[in-house]
Amino acid sequence: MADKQEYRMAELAERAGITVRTLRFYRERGLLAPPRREGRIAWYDDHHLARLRTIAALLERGHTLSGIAELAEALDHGRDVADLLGVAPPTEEEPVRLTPEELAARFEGEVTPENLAAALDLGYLGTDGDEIVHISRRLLDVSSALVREGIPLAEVLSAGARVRQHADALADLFTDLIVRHGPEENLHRLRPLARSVVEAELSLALDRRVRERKEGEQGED
DNA sequence: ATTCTTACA
DNA sequence: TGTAAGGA
Repeated sequence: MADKQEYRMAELAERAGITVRTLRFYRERGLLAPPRREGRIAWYDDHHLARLRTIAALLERGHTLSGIAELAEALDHGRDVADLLGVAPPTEEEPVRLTPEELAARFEGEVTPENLAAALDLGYLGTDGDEIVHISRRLLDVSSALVREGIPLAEVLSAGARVRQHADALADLFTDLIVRHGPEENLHRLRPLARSVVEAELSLALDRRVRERKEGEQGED
């Protein structure tokens, strides 16, 4: 499907259904990776073409160029965030496929058999042939960030398990509340509200902890 | 002559 | 975003 073909500006623009000027415009906005330069000529490949198609699709959906620019960064770090925005509303979590090597690289030295088993048990990880699938890019990113901060992966995983319990309880609460007072279809529509409530409350709760700790310091000194 | 960039509208 | 002008 995707050959190792390369295109010059005009050809790429034509295939993407835009003008050369627009192509340059996108590049200036950081929406497109720099092309391979061969002296005077700029060579683009299928990655660029795919990106342009993505941009076009997002524009169709009413996204602004600057909004897309923000997402472009995420696109460069993650894999296929493209359809995450419109094509996959059932869940906002995108699975990530990665090789065992890539996984090991993300959690330097922490990918022990024990941790692997724990992650599999939690359902964070699954396997698909030789590849490993993480259920959520966000969770993957966060956990590797925490490990990078010096927190042992084993503890990150057990914390994840506890968060899972609370999340289930919250989901039960909202589901019950919504379904008890309206059609079940509301579940999908009101989902963002549930998310907002939890996010806001967590924010406030963290604020309280910060405040309590500060007062504690002053009292002790 | 061709391919791309710069600058201006 | 189009286009004219100019560098390589």
